[in-house]
Amino acid sequence: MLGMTLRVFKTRMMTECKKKDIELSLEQFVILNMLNANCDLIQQDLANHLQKDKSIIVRQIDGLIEDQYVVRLTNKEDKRKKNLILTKKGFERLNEMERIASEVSKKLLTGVSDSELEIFKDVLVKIQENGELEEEAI
Amino acid sequence: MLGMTLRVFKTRMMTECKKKDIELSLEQFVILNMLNANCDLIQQDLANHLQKDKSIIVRQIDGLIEDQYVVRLTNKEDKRKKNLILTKKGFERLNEMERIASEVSKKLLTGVSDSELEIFKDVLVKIQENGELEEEAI
DNA sequence: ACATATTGGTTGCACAAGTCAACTAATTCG
DNA sequence: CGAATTAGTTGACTTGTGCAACCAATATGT
Repeated sequence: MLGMTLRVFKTRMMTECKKKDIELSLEQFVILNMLNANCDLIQQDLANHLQKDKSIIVRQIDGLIEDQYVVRLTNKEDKRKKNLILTKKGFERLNEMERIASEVSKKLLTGVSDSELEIFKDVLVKIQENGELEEEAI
Repeated sequence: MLGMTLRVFKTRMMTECKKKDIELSLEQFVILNMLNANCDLIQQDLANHLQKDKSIIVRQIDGLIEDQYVVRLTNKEDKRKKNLILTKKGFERLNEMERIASEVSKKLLTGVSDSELEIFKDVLVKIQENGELEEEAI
């Protein structure tokens, strides 16, 4: 059920994006969101938060840089780290995507009350937390 | 959030399956489930229900046949259609997977009450229904 | 302080999943 | 009958992902 629901949201989002000639993937949208919320994030942080291999992050960021949504700069204090900074273009694209995302969400959540939505989100968070606890146990 | 939660469930499931040398993908598990619930399903039905291209279904079924979990038979009334029948081996594997899935679900849902889980499932269903309604409108 | 371990990033390889288009065979419909 | 539709199959291609090897920079232990 989770998979089908995610697919519904994903395809609806992507068709809306194609209409407006936006070529970003959902994952890249998520990354832009995180970079906007916290500009100190490095690639390893993104990999940890998104629970993906760091190589995937590298390539998705490569794509974002190619489209000039993001700049990659070596951290001055620790030259291993790379800081990721949203460009103006990236910020505008993010706002566009957020508008589309909230429209799509509103449509897909018709008939769902605020309290139900809150519980829904709580359960999603709890599942993720339980998953992380399990990981540590291993 | 949906994506991250699905990933948590998927990876947890797959690591549990690897422990027991089960090589089935989650999608193949879902297909086995559907075939078990309704033995009249043809490949096109699976594609419609899972909202995937029929070519994906063909290949996933090919894999299931290779592992002797399923048999593909031409329908006698309509020779275009192929009936998909679970073998004994497939049925046993399905039961194994279901046991693993319910264990993983139980662990990931600790701290979630029955009523919260009900609402959670309701919202997932509603999102899917809203998605289908939108599609028809197009 | 120096050797070793760890961390962050990058690249190559491999594989599964998904999309798209073309094609065959069987059936339906005008 | 002939055209359109349906079910299935195949091939080429893209994307997402995971794994392993590797380099450079930093941290750690004795």
